[in-house]
Amino acid sequence: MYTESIEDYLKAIYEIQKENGKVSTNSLSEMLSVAPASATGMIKKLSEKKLVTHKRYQGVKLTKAGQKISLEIIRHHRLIELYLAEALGVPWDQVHEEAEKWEHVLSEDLEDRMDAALGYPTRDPHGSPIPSRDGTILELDSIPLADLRAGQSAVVDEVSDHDPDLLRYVGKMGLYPKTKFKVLSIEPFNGPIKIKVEKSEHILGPGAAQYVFVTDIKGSKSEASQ
Amino acid sequence: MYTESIEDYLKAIYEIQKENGKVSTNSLSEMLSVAPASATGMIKKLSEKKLVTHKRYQGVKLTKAGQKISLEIIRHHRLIELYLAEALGVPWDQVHEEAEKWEHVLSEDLEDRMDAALGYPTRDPHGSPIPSRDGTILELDSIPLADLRAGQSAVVDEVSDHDPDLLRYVGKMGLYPKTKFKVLSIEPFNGPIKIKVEKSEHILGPGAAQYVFVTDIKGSKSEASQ
DNA sequence: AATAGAATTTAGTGGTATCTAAAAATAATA
DNA sequence: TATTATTTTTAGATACCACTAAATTCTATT
Ligand SMILES: [Mn+2]
Ligand SMILES: [Mn+2]
Ligand SMILES: [Mn+2]
Ligand SMILES: [Mn+2]
Repeated sequence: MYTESIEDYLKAIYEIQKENGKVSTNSLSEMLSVAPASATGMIKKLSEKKLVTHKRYQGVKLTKAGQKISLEIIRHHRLIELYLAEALGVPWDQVHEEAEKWEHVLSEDLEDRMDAALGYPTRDPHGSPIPSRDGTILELDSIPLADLRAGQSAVVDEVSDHDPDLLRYVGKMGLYPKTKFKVLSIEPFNGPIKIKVEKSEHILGPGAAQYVFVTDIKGSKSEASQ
Repeated sequence: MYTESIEDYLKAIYEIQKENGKVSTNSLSEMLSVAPASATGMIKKLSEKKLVTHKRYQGVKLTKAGQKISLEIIRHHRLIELYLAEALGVPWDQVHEEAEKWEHVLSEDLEDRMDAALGYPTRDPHGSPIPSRDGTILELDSIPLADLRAGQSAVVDEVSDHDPDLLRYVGKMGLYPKTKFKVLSIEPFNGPIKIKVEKSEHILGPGAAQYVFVTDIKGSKSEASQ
């Protein structure tokens, strides 16, 4: 249908749009590791195909059609990630790379079969919601672990999946989605965070704590929850 | 490593080489549904990369390096076909198309995991041998069902997997690999063939019988076996 | 308001892979 | 052998997607 490049751009636009609101040429070129001029060229093409709207020098926004395709590819991606983890035991830091390629050549029939084999799941191995076939997606309201305060406990909701090193680091202390933990202490000025998972204690760097999103916060009020 | 196009050409060259011996520009262009000029262009590129040897107007032949890659992709293809059939219940007439795309983006790690999950299989759903990781492959000596004579019984060894219609047709009468059957009658001049599979009788057209390969022939001597 | 810096776009190029049309080489036939 | 037919190659064009270098536009600062 569409080229792999087009699909990757649409996916990137969706993700930047959700994270930053505005989608600039530079942010796209950075996320996809291409030169800014390449992003401009593709933006022009996407715009002609009515997949995005674009005002010169003003960034880009997905149209309904563009978002539909974007969510379709994200669905592929996340179903694949979960399938690889569940059915073939691929570790959670490796599923992303594999899915990044496979997502573009997955048939609708196989998509459905994997969906059924997994019992119609709603989350991928990193906790990210899996879009439905008709293009709707759950919006998460979880907050970075880094914004918690000492004494609070919470449940891991989602972990950013773009850096395998982060996933291995976070996985070593058992911080998988749905895992409950407690913040024992948190040093000011973005200091290290001491947490307790199950029976064991871990120290978590602030750089990592920014990419672990949590929900179900219990205990004293968090400053970031408002 | 190599482009999808290069991999598809190498795979096609391997298959034509096995079937016809000589690999002409036209046979390649036909198998890959491209113009003869396109095949000539790719042959030039493959030749420069030392993946094939080529004498102008004389056809093409895989080098050791070319065959290695070719068998690597065929291994991907057949492992994928079997995995889809076994693990996800994809019917045998659909696995080929899915594998045709996926084979190019399968990682070595996932290849190994699928291999292990399947118990290190040696045949794909159509009976074709799966090349080993180091690039060796079993040579089959089965003959077309069409060459059998009345009264003989045999076992299906391999069915050509390029035409989904043929696979559905053949599948309807249960002629899957390893299935034993008996030839009840065979009309001369490429006439229809009456066979018995399990307890039921079927009529098989000669066009199809040419693409079903059999082994383990019992009964009166077949004219094609010498 | 003028200027400096950053972001974005334009212009021109290269690699890959395809195509059509025409030329060249080989093979088949009269 | 000469002619015709088939096969293969060459020539030239298009589409896609990336790049660098330079020009343009926007933004922030003085
Ligand atoms: Mn991708
Ligand atoms: Mn993920
Ligand atoms: Mn292929
Ligand atoms: Mn097969």
